[in-house]
Amino acid sequence: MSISSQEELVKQWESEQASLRQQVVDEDTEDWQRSPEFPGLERVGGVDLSFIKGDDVNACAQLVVLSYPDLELLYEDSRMVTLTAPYIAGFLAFRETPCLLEALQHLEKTQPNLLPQVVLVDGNGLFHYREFGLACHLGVLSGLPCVGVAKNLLQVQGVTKSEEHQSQIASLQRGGDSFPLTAASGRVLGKALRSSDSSTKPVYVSVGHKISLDTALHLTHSCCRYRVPEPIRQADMRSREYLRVHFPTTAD
DNA sequence: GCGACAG
DNA sequence: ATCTTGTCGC
Repeated sequence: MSISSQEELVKQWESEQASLRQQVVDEDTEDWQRSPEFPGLERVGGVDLSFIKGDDVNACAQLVVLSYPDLELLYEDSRMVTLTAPYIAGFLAFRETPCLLEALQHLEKTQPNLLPQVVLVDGNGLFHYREFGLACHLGVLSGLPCVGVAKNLLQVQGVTKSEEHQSQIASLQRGGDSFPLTAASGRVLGKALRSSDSSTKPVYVSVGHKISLDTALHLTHSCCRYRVPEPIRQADMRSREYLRVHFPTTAD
C-alpha cells in the first residue's frame, strides 16, 4: 500500500470514528448493572483474534460465552477469517470489528438465547487517541454493552509510563485495587486494575458501550481467575488451539 | 535521529 | 499479533 493511499485511509477512518463516537453510551443502561451483585447477569462474552506467524491476513476469530458468575463455557465459535484492513495503531477496530460482529450476529440468528449480555474486548474502549477504541466500535455496531480490557498501556492524551505511573502501580496492594487514567483534559478515560492478588502488572479497563467505568471495572474484576479476565483468556487460548490443530507448524 | 506503536 | 522452554519462586 502506498504512503499516500494509507494517509487517505487514515483520514477516512478518523472521520468515521468521529461520527460513530457520538453514539457511545458511557453509562449503565441494563437492569443487572444496578446492583453490585449483578442480579440477572448470566452470560458474559469474550472475543479475540489469533494469527499464524508471518501471516497477517488469515486469522482465527474467536467468540466465547461464559456463564456468570461461574465462568463456565456456554458457547464457542472459532472461524477463519481474511483480514483486509492493515493494523495501524489507533485503528485496530477497522481490522477486527467486521469478523467479530459477524460472529455475534451469527449467534444472535442461530441461538439468540445464548447471546452475551456484555462483551469483554481485547483492547481499549474510550481510553484511546480519539476516545473511540475497538470496544466502543464493536459496542456501537452491535448494540451490546462492551468493556475494553488492554494488557498494555497505550500512551495517549498525556497518560504515560512515567515514574509517577510506575509508583501508582506499585501502590496497588490487592486484587480489585485501581487508579484512574486521567487525560490532560482532566477527563478519566479508564482505570488501571490489579486484577488479582497474585498479579503485579495491571490491566487497563475502559468503557466500550452501555456501561459505566465503575461497573466495567467491577465486572472485569469479577471475571478474573488470573490476570486476564476469563472470557478474553478463554477466547485467546481457544483461538490459538484452533490454529495449532488446523495449521500445524511445518517441521523442517 | 529517536521513541512510541491496543492487537 | 508472533518469535519461545524451562525455570525459579511463592
